[in-house]
Amino acid sequence: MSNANHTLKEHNLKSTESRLIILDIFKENTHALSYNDIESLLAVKLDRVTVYRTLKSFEENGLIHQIYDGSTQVKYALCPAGSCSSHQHKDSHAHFRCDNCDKTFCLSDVVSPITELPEGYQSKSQSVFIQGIC
Amino acid sequence: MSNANHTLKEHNLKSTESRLIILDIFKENTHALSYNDIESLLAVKLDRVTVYRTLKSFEENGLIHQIYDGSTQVKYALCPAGSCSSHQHKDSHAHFRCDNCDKTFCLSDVVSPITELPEGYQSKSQSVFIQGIC
DNA sequence: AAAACAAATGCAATAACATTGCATTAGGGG
DNA sequence: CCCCTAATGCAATGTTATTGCATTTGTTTT
Repeated sequence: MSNANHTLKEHNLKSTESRLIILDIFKENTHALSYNDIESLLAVKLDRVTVYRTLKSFEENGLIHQIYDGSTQVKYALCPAGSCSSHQHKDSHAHFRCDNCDKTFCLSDVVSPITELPEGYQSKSQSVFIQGIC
Repeated sequence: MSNANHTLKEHNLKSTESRLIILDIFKENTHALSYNDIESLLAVKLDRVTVYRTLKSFEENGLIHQIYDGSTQVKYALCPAGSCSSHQHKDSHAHFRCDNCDKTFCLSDVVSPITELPEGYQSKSQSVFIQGIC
């Protein structure tokens, strides 16, 4: 069984052609991808709906997470291995957007260190977004 | 000259009825507002295009800044007084989204404390997004 | 105070991004 | 290999945002 195949199974996802194709794209592109990015990386045309639904199922099953980097489109990137599941997303690492190469990606080792919030506030998750040059 | 009028002038914005109305809405609502939020807070109907263009001009002139809080719509909030200008936005404070009241707002006093980036990375701006209960 | 100019507005059209319903197809357990 | 369920593709539609252009309004100049 292929690696990608195994990854899907691990996340309780039926292994289908579309999913293998899209997962492959994520594995070959470490930066965050929008729907449009994915579409233009597809060798074979997949229906728009399939792509959107694949992204949704990947996200729900902890394979990818959403990233908001200031563009109007939602972007996705692979979750760090073993960090997320269907039940919980732990994408609290930092995200970095480079002004030069115009790509956004995860800095898995950089986490938000904020502990002091105003009186009465409770934090459930935190994420840092950094803009600069890579 | 009214306060709002003065604020517009300070930011090199012609003082018009629409702008006064929208600025007023921002001053009365401290949380971040999307286009739809604003529309439903309008006592008088303004054209959609006018609202969008007003938001754009406010942003370009340092009066408001965009906030991405995971909803699909872009939201805006007033910039902390005196912090931004036409030339530069300094909205590097934290933003907080409450799971209960479903509102997003600025925590002007909470700033991102990350100093250690991977070798070769330069940070130009940082922002923290926190989700929880307020 | 009026004329003149540039910027802002409103309308109609359209673009860009995303989702839903439903009939058909394909994975994979038995 | 059959059967059932989940995934897919198509068509339609929803939502958010932008553009072009004619008209109006605010401000500067005379």
